[in-house]
Formats: sequence, structure tokens, C-alpha cells
Amino acid sequence: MTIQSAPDLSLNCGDCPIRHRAVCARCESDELKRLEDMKTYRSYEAGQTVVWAGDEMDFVASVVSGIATLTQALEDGRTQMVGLLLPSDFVGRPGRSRAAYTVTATSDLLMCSFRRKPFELMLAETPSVAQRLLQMTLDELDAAREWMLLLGRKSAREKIASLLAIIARRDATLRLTSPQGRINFDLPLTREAMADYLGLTLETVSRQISALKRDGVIELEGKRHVTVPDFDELLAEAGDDSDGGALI
Amino acid sequence: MTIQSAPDLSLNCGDCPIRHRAVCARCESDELKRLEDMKTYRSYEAGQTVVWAGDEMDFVASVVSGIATLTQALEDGRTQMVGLLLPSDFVGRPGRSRAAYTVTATSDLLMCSFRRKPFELMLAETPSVAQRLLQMTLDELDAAREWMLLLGRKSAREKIASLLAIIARRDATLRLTSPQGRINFDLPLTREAMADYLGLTLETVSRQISALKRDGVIELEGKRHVTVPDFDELLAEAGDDSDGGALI
DNA sequence: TACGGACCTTGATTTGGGTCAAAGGACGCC
DNA sequence: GGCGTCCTTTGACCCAAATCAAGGTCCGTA
Repeated sequence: MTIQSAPDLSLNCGDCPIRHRAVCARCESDELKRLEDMKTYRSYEAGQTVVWAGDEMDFVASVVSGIATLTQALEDGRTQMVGLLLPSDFVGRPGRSRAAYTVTATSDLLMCSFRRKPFELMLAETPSVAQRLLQMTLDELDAAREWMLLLGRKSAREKIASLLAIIARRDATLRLTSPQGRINFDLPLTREAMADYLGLTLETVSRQISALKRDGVIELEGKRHVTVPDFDELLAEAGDDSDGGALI
Repeated sequence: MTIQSAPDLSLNCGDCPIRHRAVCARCESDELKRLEDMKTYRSYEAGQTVVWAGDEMDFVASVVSGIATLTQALEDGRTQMVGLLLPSDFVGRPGRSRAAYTVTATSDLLMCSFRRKPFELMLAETPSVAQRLLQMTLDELDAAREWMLLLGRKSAREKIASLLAIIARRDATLRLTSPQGRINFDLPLTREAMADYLGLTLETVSRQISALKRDGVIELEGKRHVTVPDFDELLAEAGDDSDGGALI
């Protein structure tokens, strides 16, 4: 049922698409060699759960391609997404044997994984890895705090506009541009996943997207393809403090 | 106006109350000596702002005593607290020259500060500091994600109960016990600060505290002193997924 | 003792978003 | 081609929390 490994795949680190953004970004060639000997690939199909919160997790990993989500739940079933994992993002926590969050593959997902113990040892011995991981963790903390402002204080419309702006910005980053003027992109999430991320219900998400369309802030082609005629207008709808949103 | 330094104070690191929990926790004596030569103390009165979001910030620091808050705001004035800084918590980000959040002293506050550049240098050269900072940052990230669940999915009553449980738990930690049965503690925050933390209005905070009192979940002595007759009942009100809340 | 200000409580009313319900695509499968 | 499933939209209604407003309590100072 679960495609837990992809043994046929043996990507060379030098050719890896996330070589310069992942936890290995600052490694010298000898350090990279050590990681290369430790790594295995894991792949998951869209919709599969990678780990459940509370389960034993004996590995850490980098997302190579695809998208995954980190979610937390209350016992009565209410769920909140607490992180969106994109290529180069790190999964798992050194020093912790159980997953704190449920990790789910939103699209087909490829991860470069390391057994936890050897990785922890390397972390202790290799400053370049520890420093890169610190920087990535600080970035995630900033993103989480940005999200706290959104969850605590923004209206449903502002939440949707903020999410669209973040997706647009990330999409632009991948093609090494920065978003402005007329832009378009695909939504990598269902309405329900968007709702879980934004602390809304899927009906409210749907209604607010319809409202933004009606008001000309966005155009839709199918359910998932979005065109933003004027990115600045979208930013204004997001209600952010000038400069521009997420530090992701 | 601002009490920016406390030159008279020259605490010895060996006697420091946060010696074993702060960023210096894992330092050997020679490393500690280096930090000791770098450090200066800063003190602030209750209510003072330590830095404004966006301002130049040429230092990082550890909270020695007192409480501070990290807040973020939308341009129209809506405010969200994104962190509560307690003794041993770290303020500022290595590698960043401007403050991302407004830091405010909630009580009288004493911080042990280091100029940013020398601290960054030490971080690069001293694995024990880098590793401790990584661990602290991961803990903060967990706390931030816990808070995202609260902000996105909990009712006002659950939010209040959660905050009280967290304060009780922290208070217990300081006296090296863990909360159970009948406990009491002081609220270190005004109703407004609680509202900013919980993503509510101060009226709602006040009403829910009254409701919890009416229902016998808590007892109040004055506005700030809280007695919880049965800590488990408070936890049940917080709606958390069994085990018990914040990873702070 | 009176006054001012900060902080808190409570009531009346409004409203944004949740809940419940129905139905409309889109897509894969038999 | 018909059917089931998943995702999405839209409508009607309701409720929790926001908003608006009025007082109350406590405390320091004149």
C-alpha cells in the first residue's frame, strides 16, 4: 500500500534540485559524501500519510519534490495545519523519537531521508549542518509567527488573500522572479486543506474565493488555476503591514 | 526615560539564575568566560518597550528575570502577541539587524545582552552555543505551532483555559513541581494582553474568566490571583488532546 | 477626602463565519 | 454511456464573539 522507498532512484547529491537550499546547503564535498552514504529516498503518493502524530519516527528528511502538510488535531476532530512543507524543507526533529505532527503528502512526494541517530551524530560533529538547520528553523519560526497573526486577527477575506499571496510568492521564487503585475499559478491545496490552514471552514473558503472573483481581485480557470490581474491589489486585500507578508 | 543599562549590576555567570536553561546552558567554563566578558545587563520597567518592530537592533539577549512579550501588528492597529518571553528565553535573531517584532516589558525586566556581531562570531565558533540555540528555537517552534492550533480552532472558553493551564504549568516548573490537584498562581498579564495573545477582545476575555469562575473551574482573589480547585478539570476545559498542551 | 486614570466587568446589539442542507461539476471505472 | 466518488458551490439559518456603551474597582496623588 505504502510506497516507502524508491531504491531504484539514486540521485547524485551534486545534481540534487535542493542541493543549495536544504539542510545540506553549506556542506563541503567531504561532508556531502558522508550524507550521501547515509541517505535513502522515500516516495509517497498524493494523499498518503507519511507519519501520524505520536508515532515512532526513526528518520529525518528533506522534501525533494512535492508538497506535504503538518497538521495537529484536537481530540474531537478539529484540525489545524501548522506547516506547509515545500521542496528543501526539513521534516522531523533531531533528539525526538516521536512525530509531534501528522505529516501528509498533498501531492506526490519525494523525500531524501536519513536515519535519525546517524544524522544526530553528524549534527553534533558538523557545524555547517547545525548552522544551516538553525537558520532554517529560525525561518520556520518567523513563518509560524506570521501565521499566528493571520489566524488571530485577520478576517476570512484577508486570510484567503494572504494565502494566495504566499502561494504566488513561492511560485515566483521557484522561477527566480518576484511577483508583480499580472500573474498566475495553480493552487496546490483542496478547499478543505486551505480551510485547515486558515482556521476556517471549507464553505467559508469557497465563499470568499467566489467573492474575490466577483470583485475582480482574482480570475479562475477551473477550480485550481488562479490569475491575479494586479498583485498589489491582492496584497492590499491581505491587509499586511506594507512591505509584504510571509518570510517563507 | 529608558533604563537601558544596569552598570552597577555585575552578576557572576556561575550564580546566574538562568545559567542552566539559557543559551549558555551547555557552555564549558572557558566558553562561559568568553560570554561573561561580552555580556552587559539591560533593565526595563514594566510597560516599557524594549524595541519596536522594524527598528535597528544591534544586540541579542537572554531574559534573566521578568516577563516580556513579542507582538506583531496589522497597519490598522489590530495586534497579535506571537510570543511570551520568560526567564532564560532568547531575544533577537543572529544574522538579522532589524527587530521583526515589538518587544515589550510586561513586568520589570532584566536581560543579559550581547552585541550582535561578537555573539554571531561566537555562534560560528562554539558548537555548544549553536546547539543549545537550535534546541531552544525548535522548542519555540513547537510552542508557536501549539498556539496556531489554539488560535485557529479553539473556542474562547478553551483559549482562556489553555492560557491558564500554560501559566500554571510554567509557574509550577519554576518551583520544580508539576501542577496537579488544587493550585494557585498570579496572572502576569492584563486582560488586554491576554486578549492579544489569544486572538480575542478584552471584553470576551473578561466574560469567559467570569464564566469559568461562575462554573467553579477557577476562583479569583482580586483580579490577578487565580486558584484552580482541580487542575485536571481545567485541562479538560482546555480541550487539548489528552496528554497536556504546550511544549514550552 | 476627593479626583483622575488604568484596569476590569457587564449589558445590549450586531455581525462574520459556522452549521446544515442540497445540488452541481469533474473524473475514473465498469 | 451510466454511475459513484470526490471536490466544490450556494443558500438558509444560527450562534459565538465583536462592537458599542455604561459603570465599577482599585490605587496613587493632590
